[in-house]
Amino acid sequence: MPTSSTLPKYIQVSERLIREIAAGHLADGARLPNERDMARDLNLSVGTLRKALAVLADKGLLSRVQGSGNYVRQRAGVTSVYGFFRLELPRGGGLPTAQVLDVTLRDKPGDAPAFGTATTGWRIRRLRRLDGTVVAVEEIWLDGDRATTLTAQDLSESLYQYYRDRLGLTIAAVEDRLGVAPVPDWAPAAFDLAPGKLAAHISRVSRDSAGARVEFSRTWFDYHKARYVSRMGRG
Amino acid sequence: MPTSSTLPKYIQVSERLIREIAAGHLADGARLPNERDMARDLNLSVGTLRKALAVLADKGLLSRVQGSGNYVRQRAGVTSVYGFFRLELPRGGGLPTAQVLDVTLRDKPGDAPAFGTATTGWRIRRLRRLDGTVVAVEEIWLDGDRATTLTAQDLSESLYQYYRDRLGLTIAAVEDRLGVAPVPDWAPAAFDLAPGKLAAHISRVSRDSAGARVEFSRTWFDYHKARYVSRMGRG
DNA sequence: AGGAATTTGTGCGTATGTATC
DNA sequence: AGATACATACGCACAAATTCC
Repeated sequence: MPTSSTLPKYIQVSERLIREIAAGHLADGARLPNERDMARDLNLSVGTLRKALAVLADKGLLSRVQGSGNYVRQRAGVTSVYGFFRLELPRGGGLPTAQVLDVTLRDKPGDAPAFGTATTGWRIRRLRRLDGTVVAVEEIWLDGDRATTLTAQDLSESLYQYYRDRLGLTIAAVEDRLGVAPVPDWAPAAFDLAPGKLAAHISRVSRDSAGARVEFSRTWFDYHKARYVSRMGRG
Repeated sequence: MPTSSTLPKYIQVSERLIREIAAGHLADGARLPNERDMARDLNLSVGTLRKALAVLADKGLLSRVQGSGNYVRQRAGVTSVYGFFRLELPRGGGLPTAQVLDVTLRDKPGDAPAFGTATTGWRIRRLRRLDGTVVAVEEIWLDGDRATTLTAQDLSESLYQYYRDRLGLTIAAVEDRLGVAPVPDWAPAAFDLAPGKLAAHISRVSRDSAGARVEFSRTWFDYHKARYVSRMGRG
């Protein structure tokens, strides 16, 4: 069995299971077949299957109960990485959408944290909505040498990025800084906080496994319209 | 080999290694012996040792490099659970201390998130400092039936809680909500933001594996004096 | 109530692949 | 290129928790 240059079996299996859950083939609360049967059907050893199941349990998608079985936990979305911090309405939830306001390649601002090797960077400004109402503006910087051209189309949904983030292959470190900052003057009128007024603020820096490329983002939002929520564990 | 009613070997070993790192016997950057030798010295199989090392790697205390070795990563503290969110000075770091202002058993406020079964709760108000300067005030609620008596002494450092949190045996879920809120009117004068003014705000709800007991906390802090920082990954 | 069957958890040993030195 | 070290994968035996009869 040549397995060279392919992903490990336990990753392949875990990805396959995640897709099945995301597609709704495995409903919330559903109980999986026992590990021995499942391993036989998937043509792999129980140990390898258990490693794959551990990945899902770690993402909070599976509840493993000794003596009972493995149960699907749909819960707070399958978007494991993005779900770590999620903008929500105060009452919880809300359908998130993003509208790109501006995409330009320009010199990096001096007050930004140092990141990457290039002197230029892609600045992306977006309007974030929950259930249609504007709740935040955000600014994202990508290292200039990361892409030669960048369009609003690329940002909507990159399949490559989807798999990359999902597989957790490149995002090696994330650092969030949370505090209060003035609302930026480029915030559109739809954002009803006056520019310069204090608003909640989050900045994120993430590095890939190579250590080189870094992203920098800012988000401002109104506490009474939306909050950031992070969840940990399998509760 | 009777192992009944004891912790699994891989947990025992991981705890032992964590203690050695915390005690400084294993310095930052130090390279561990190879797994085969280490397993022989500790009198266990390589597979079990690997499981223990995986625990440390998951906590960010160990960097495992294929073909090279296992390296200690002291980094951002050994307090895995608490270290998830850490108050820091804008320039980074700062020695954190806490001063208990008030501990009282009282009826739960109506505006608080529902938690626990009791109608009363312990309210703890603390002053947080970094390098001596006040940077935040925080309010913590414990379910009333969690303890019959509670003193400031108990809060300083509970060994039981230390091991419980360290072992990750009970904290099953954590939820953080971040936003902007007014500075509370009980903030002491040392906190130089006027009460009622907006400040950064974080509330945390955590549940144990039983699902019953929940803690609720709030923190206000001045962005220019301190920020919350969270770190993920092994960067 | 209690014991058997079921199912996941732990632990061991071994062989092979792959990255690093 | 060779040696070293971690990663993956398989299989087995027994323990512990749950479920079912």
